Amino acid sequence: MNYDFSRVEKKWQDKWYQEHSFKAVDFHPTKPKFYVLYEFYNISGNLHMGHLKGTIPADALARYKRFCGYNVLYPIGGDAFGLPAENAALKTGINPHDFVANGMNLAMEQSKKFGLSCDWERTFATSDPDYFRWTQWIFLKLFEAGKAYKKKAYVNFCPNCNTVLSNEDSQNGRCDRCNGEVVQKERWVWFLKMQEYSEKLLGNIERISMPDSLKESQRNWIGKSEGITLSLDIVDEDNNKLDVIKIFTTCIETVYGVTFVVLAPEYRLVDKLLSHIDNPDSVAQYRSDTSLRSEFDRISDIKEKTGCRLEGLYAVNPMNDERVPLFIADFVLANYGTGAVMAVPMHDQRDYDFAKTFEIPLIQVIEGDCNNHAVEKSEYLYSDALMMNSAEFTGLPVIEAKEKIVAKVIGMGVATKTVNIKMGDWPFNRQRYWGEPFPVVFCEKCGTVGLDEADLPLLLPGTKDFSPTENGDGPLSKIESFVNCKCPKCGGAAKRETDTMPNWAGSSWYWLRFVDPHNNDCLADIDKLKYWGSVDCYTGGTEHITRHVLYAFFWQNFLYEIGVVPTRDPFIRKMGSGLILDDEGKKMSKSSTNGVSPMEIINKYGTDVTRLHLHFLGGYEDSTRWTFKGIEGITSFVNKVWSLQEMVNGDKISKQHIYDINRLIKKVSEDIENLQLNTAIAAFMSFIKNIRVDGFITKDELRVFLILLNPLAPHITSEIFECVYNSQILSEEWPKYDERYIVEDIVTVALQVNGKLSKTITVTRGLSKEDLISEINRQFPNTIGTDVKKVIHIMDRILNVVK
RNA sequence: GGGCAAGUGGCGGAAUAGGUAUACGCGCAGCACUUAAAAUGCUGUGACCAAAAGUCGUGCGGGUUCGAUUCCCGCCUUGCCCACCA
Repeated sequence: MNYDFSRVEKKWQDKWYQEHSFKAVDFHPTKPKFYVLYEFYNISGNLHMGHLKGTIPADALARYKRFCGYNVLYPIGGDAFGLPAENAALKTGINPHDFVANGMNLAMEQSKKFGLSCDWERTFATSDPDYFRWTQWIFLKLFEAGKAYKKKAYVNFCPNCNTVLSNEDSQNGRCDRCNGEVVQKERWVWFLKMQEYSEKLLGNIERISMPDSLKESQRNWIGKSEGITLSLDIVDEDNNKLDVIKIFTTCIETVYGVTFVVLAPEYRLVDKLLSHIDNPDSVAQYRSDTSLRSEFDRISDIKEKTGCRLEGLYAVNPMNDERVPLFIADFVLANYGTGAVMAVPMHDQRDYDFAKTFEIPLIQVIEGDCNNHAVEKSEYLYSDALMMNSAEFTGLPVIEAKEKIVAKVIGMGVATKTVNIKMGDWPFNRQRYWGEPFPVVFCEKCGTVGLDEADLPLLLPGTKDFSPTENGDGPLSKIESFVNCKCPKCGGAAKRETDTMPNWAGSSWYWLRFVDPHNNDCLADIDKLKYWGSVDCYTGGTEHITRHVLYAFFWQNFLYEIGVVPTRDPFIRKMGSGLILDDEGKKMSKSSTNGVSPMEIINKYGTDVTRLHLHFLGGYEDSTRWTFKGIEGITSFVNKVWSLQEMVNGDKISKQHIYDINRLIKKVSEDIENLQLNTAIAAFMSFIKNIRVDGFITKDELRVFLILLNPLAPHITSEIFECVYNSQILSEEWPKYDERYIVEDIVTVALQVNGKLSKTITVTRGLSKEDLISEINRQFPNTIGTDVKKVIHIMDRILNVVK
């Protein structure tokens, strides 16, 4: 008889839910804690394959740890603010509240059908007022601490939709919604002072166990680079000094090759010196052109450098008092470094391209082949190239010259050593409806004022109009009753902020709330936070992971500093789940048509088979191509597991059985710890094969087998356990293995000649080199021979004869 | 352009403090059970060769080593992330 999944799986899912089988107990008196977290669902409708691939290994780990005696916290929730709900509202008019309520119900319903062992009583969505009240509270604290500020900045703007877009919404310079061109527009933007946390974030990266690739991309995102800030005088045609500018460079060794200086178009000094510039009209024109220029143009025309000379002005190279022309150009970014660069066309490809366009002279200062291109840092820095055209440094090796030039510029008082951080402050507002309203008002008398904590949460007002205004303000700005309010400080008339927080806000602290989700007095009780501590294992997809984790570090550090959480590290171990791909190796996503629905597969094959098959397809961190190929093998395995009940037989027990079961315990334990579930399943298959050859399994062995398999296939194992032992598998303990029984008495040793396999020989374990050789000579008389130069012996593995 | 990861049978994938490459599964072939098929079970299955023996085999080219999928150097390809970052 085969395993009837439709009867069995529903029964156990209902039972687990009704009996709160996986409730996490705060302050458990005896058990140590273990916190497993799968990143919460982005609520948009049905769950997809990526969710299943990401969450079932976390579930396996949670179930395993419970057997091992841990008090496990394994919660799930919904990231519910943001685009899916807002877009649905714009498209179909459905109210975002309803959209999210439906989405959450669906997600939780389907999670139960995945067989997840979550503590369902801790579930929430980020758009629940009970939750976002504390998101607003955190913002308020950031604001009070001076770490949230508003300033004018350029943002991506779609003139077609009148909407400000995030970088993700404007891939390749195209608007996500209408596919129109995106331009740059200046707006007031809320920023969080994330840059000043760079060193702390780098500390988190050091301490937390994460894949190297993730650590590296986080370090790149922060972009710490060490260099020199150099001051240059700005002079007019008659060498009158008008001002000083600062440039940042990591290549001070090329300073004698400077032939021009470039400022970002937005550089403020330009306004100040406008009266000294001979071509103010062209300058103004260029500045207005670049602001309208789409991001796509800027990126796609990397070779085509544009710019505008500031005629009549020069920068002076302090090393040799040479004066060089001054430009503004949009390849220089206003928000990196000082917004100004010294240009060395022979040693920087961008400067080279620019110099060619504007016919600026080139000076080579470091040896190297420079036929039609620049000799860049990557080519010369670790070579033996010598300096040239560089005054007293000419002829020195680059590394040595660099040190001496640094010493010289610092000695001259025109430069300082500088650490530069690429990561800017975090732009923190969106012109959308479906997000957390900012808990601040603008008062003519008092300026920007935070709400009283007691007035949180500040709820979203009801509306049916979710579109932005003509000038790109968010939908909230149209709701008079929301906008007009009283200043909490002076009681006078004030206006509310009408932007809302970004999607990232709610996801930057949610693991803290799972610890104490219903607390009305604070974001989470400090003692509960101390008890549950950092997340022991945080799993999730790799999409947006770099920034999500950095934002998480940032908030956790801040909350630590104001004393509301006990540690700077939100996680102990972070793992990234690989992508789920379709048959052609393309990413499976909800938006495209190649998606396979997990519920479809579960309905057809059952949850346990689906889980096992997905585990078996590949490792947790590898991308997995979804295929039905091979699912028959898993189905057949599951049916063999089911029929083990009929093979239970008394107490006959062999040495081989003891070896097999002990080895299985070891293998499965290690594999679950490392989330290497494909090889665990292979071990189960081999074990069951041996059992079937013998034709029986003892009751004790079956008990062990079922407990080991339960984290991967929870339903079938629970059912068999109940049938055979008339008790509940969940109250069992994880079996222990004994190293002594894993050692085999008989080993197969490879006999190699000159490193190539010649024969294998089966001998007793622990045979010495001499005994092994005489055994070989007995069994295979002519193999070793007499012309032997050397014999290499690795006990119980290899005997290599070198001739 | 930069960073990171990965390239192993017909397919998904095992095996790396260097030590019998291809575990486990799919597929395929043969056999058994069937009137037959399905299901199930057993056997075989890297390539070349009728077979044995042998040779070749972990993206390509070198190197270190008694021995390299694993370590080093140089390429190629694919995927992901970032990208005019000075």
